[in-house]
Amino acid sequence: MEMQSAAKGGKISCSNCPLRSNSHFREFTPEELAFISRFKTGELTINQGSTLLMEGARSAHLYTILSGWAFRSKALEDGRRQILNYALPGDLIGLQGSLLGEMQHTVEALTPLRVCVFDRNRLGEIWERFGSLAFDVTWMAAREERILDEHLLSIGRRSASERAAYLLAFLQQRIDKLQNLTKVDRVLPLTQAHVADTLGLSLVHTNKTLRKLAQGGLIRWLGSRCEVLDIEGLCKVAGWGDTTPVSRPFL
Amino acid sequence: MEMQSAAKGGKISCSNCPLRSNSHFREFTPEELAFISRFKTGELTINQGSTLLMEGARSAHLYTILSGWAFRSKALEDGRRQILNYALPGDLIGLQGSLLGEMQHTVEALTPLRVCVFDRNRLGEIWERFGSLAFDVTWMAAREERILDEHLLSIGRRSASERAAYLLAFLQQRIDKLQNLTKVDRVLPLTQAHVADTLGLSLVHTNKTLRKLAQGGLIRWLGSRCEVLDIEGLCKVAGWGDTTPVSRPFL
DNA sequence: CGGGCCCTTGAATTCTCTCAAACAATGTGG
DNA sequence: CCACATTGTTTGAGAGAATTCAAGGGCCCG
Repeated sequence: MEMQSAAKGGKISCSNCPLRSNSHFREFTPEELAFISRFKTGELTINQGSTLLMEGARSAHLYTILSGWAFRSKALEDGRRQILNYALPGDLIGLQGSLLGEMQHTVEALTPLRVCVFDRNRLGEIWERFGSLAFDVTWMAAREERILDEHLLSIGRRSASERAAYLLAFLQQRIDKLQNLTKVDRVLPLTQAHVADTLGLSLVHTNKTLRKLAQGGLIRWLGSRCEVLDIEGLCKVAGWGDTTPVSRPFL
Repeated sequence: MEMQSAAKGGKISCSNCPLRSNSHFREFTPEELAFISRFKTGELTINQGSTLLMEGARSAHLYTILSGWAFRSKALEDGRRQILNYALPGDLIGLQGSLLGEMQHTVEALTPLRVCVFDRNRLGEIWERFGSLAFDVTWMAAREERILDEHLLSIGRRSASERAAYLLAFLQQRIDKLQNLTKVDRVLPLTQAHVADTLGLSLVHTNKTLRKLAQGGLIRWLGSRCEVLDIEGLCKVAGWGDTTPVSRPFL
């Protein structure tokens, strides 16, 4: 567990939020933007590998990712770990803990991370005073649920190769939707250990599986990063097609 | 796919809702009850084995379970099926489809089912006009997400015996919380095929795994139903402890 | 140069799956 | 009432998948 580097930046108005330039995020009214701006308490930069939220803790904050990748995970007592999902720019982090009490998963920075900070205590104001944004929060929770449904199907019923292909296609497709944002690298910032913990496979077997995908010309492994060469090929191997809606909200 | 038996019952006021007698559900104000009552369009009885909502469909309704069990599942094209979660009295069904568009999972009645029907078109009124209930909906989505997190950890990282023990303990604990409701049987209405599709295991191996749990005196298998004899023993095998909040909302 | 992190590989073991068969309980039509 | 089909459970055996153990290589950084 490393320390959180707390380089607090200036409080930029949400109307200038860099995420708004991406076509996959929905448009907001001036009133909505004003409300979110008041709700925002600051920004934060987190080191790669740092833990943003910890299993068992009660955080006073929740976050929206401005740039970088994070992941959510849970662990058993003996150390076995499962990565549940990844969080990319525009994703809300810590909602579950804010609503239900204590965090039951850990959130860690996969790359250097820039996040927007919100105050947990004031979260309720959204439902009291701004229905359209409260709807967005519910929408995002439902979206996460849908993603988890897909992961569950994948881990429960797909073979190792299918699982790996699904995961990489899924992540690549998420990147692609953020393409016109600055500083979004078209490469997946993963180690094979991350892939293994996401797929529910051992590191050794994950390595052999990824190797096969690489030999098939579908991906290229670059050491702590993965380049997807043929996302359609991956989808075909996995038997998966993307169904994500085009327009989405964020906070 | 059987036909839905559509025995429509009278529109009972929510203030008399049988679920309210259970201590694990939160109290509602008269205003909240009045609002939900207007939102409710009727009740429905569904046969065991019938499909309530289908993958790929756009349903005009969503439901709250009044009595009985259902389950959510997804399938691959070749028929491999994964059960994602179970729905018990008080659980909201079809929210994901209502918010995100088309259903991406199937909901099937595991027992004869009695549900309360809501209209998808009017769902938005909750966020526009009744913040406290909108919060409840978000809360329920977050709860489902948390449950899926746990299942994902289980399928990804637990052994067959641990997985089975976790599942049965999890379901038993959910029943236990509904105990003072009428007509809630203290037995899990599952076939071994359901267990297999939930755990991501084959039927044969599931059978052998359950057999071991039965030999250990933890459960008794009764044919399409399972009696949990020692829930604490199951938790111990699974390395799991229940952490669900005491008070919860519903619609 | 040493240490740490990440990837790779082979071999033996363990787990899980598929195939095949059979039994019990239930319900149905003749 | 019996013959028959269906569903759910059980068991054994062989094949296949994934794990663990063990070891080595490449690379970067202090």
